[in-house]
Amino acid sequence: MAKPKFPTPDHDHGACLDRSLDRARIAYRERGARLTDLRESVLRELAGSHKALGAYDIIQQLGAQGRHVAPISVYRVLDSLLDVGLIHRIESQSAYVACHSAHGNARPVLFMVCKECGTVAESSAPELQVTLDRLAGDARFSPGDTVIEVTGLCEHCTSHAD
Amino acid sequence: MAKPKFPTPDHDHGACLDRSLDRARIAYRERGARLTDLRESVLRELAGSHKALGAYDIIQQLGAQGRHVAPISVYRVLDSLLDVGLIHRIESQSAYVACHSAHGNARPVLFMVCKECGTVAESSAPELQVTLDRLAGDARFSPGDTVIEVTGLCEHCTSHAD
DNA sequence: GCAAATATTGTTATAGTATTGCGTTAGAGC
DNA sequence: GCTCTAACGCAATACTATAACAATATTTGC
Repeated sequence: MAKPKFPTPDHDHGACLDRSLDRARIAYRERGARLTDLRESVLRELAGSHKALGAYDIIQQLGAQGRHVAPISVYRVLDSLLDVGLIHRIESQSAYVACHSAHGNARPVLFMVCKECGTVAESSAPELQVTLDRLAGDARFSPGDTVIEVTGLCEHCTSHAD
Repeated sequence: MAKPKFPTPDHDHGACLDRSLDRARIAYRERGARLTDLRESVLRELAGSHKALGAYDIIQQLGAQGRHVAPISVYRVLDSLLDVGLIHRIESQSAYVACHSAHGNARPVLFMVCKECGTVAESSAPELQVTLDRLAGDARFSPGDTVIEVTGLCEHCTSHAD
């Protein structure tokens, strides 16, 4: 498990994007599905940054590129990308972010969301699972999906001292 | 910190409701505000159960009682109740739940949400904070609010074996 | 190559969640 | 009572997400 990290200002998003698309091609092929134009376009919007974007942000950006897409189409693509594990949904923001961190099945996953710039850092945190399991056990609860999201300020936005 | 617990089927919701209203009266008085009719009505809907309700669920239930309230009014009341700490928002459900567990400022708070019956068990889990702080430190992230929500099945719904 | 089956996207409409702006009512303090 | 402010009413609208059905494109078996 790598340490969580916010991208530096001089970070090469292009490299992230390429890695993300490579993973996407492989992942879709593995499951006998296709990385279609639309899926790739949506993924590009997300993987080209480390920010969480709303579905309608994506629609708008695609529209700005001359590609008009209906909400339902984008949501279908987002569902597909979520299924494949290429993106995550940030519940507290009703937004979506590319998964840059090749955590296999390691769970739970923690998201740190900068409320200033929208950048998201991701980290698997298996050591949290022990406590979560104990608390679930105490409550005789059968746990399924876990959401862990922390909002705050990333190092760059902290130093800008708003 | 008490162990998290799902209410038993024979649980006395009336007692919970009374405690909740008592706390509400005190809390509002302390901050020089009022527990108005509307606020009390909304809180009753939430505190009368341990389920997460959507804003429009509440509107509908109040409507069924002959009290027609506009969405904005309910949202304002929900915001107020959130401010005072009498209810919580469950991000992953876009829903609201009464706070029955008088955790003072102990954080973070963990919610276990039964996806079958909607019941929510709440638990403060300070031991998670250590790990969260370490991860935030690794990322040079200044943490603010933390959301921890686990969906799954409560013991009653597990035994019903859907 | 062609037909059938499946996957993907398009189109239109609508459901569900939340907020803005402005005017009115109603307690609290004087 | 008068004034100040908290709280609410009302209408409109923004934002997030899905339903139902048609059309298109890709794969598979032949």
